[in-house]
Amino acid sequence: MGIFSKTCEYAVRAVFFIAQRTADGSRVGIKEIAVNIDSPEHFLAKILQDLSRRGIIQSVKGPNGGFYLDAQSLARPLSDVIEAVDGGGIFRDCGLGLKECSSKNPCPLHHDFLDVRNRLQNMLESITISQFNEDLNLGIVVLKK
Amino acid sequence: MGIFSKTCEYAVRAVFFIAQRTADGSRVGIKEIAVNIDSPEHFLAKILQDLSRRGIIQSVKGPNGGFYLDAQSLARPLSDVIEAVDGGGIFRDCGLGLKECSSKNPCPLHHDFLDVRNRLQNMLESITISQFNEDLNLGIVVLKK
DNA sequence: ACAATAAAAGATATTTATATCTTTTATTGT
DNA sequence: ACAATAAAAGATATAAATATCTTTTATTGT
Ligand code: FES
Ligand code: FES
Repeated sequence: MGIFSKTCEYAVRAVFFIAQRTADGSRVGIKEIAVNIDSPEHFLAKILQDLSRRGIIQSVKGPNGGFYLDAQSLARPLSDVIEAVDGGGIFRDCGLGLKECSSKNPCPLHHDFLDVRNRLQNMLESITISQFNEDLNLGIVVLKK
Repeated sequence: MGIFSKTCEYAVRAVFFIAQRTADGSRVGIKEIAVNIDSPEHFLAKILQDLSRRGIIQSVKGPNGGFYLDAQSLARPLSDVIEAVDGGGIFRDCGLGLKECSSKNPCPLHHDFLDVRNRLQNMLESITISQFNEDLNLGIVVLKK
């Protein structure tokens, strides 16, 4: 596992893809998403169902249905996706696994970890779901391979 | 899971504890380590066996035996423990799970991730296993609860 | 040599994360 | 109403991480 769970990696890649693909108001199906972000289709379906229930993404069933993002969702910080999938532990938990992280009774790495964690959090809170749409269109950044 | 695997968290806490407890040349047994870092004894035993095989820590069997750290081990950077247990993926892998991380074909988060990752790596490479011995003695930092 | 000690190694169990397949429900166009 | 579509939900399956228990091996002091 990397810094995020595999589930969360798929979620973020999918959300970026949906943002790019539906900026024009259309919808995109699970199959197409899975192919384009290189994820197992049925597993991704579960993940997106969950994100949909939580209101992080939108979906409609039936013909011409699929997943999309409304204006509010497009503007969300990426940290909302991370929190929804992995929980906020990555922003709050002790890096050495102590039951609680605090400056009273800190672990040896507390000070340094706090810095790294805060940087990560600031980064993910300042990135929006839609901000890479153009770079994705231009192929400057990619979501697979 | 946090930024490291549970296995790795136990490993780091154990290594810090062994460093502090054996700075005087003595050894410390698995039971005592497990109690003091609040980890499952037998599981930790496996982890330390592995670290011992890899030369990250030292051990002797029999009466008055136990785990300890030689001068070389005491001076190791903490990153060596992380690499031994979790592999170096945390320092190298794409944050979004792409098969390879590179500035050719970067994922959307590549630039920002690189920064966070490098900070983490620099931090772990500049911390030595023994550098918290005194703070641990003084109770300024802790390895459990 | 012997008994005691403590880690190493082996075998197995449990839990969690990841993945797949099937059935159901909502929506759309005819 | 009906047929087609696509997500939602449910039921399993597989793999990996975490955990426990038992047996073996090396070392020490007597
Ligand atoms: S106590 Fe460990 S990171 Fe804060
Ligand atoms: S390609 Fe994703 S972090 Fe480098």
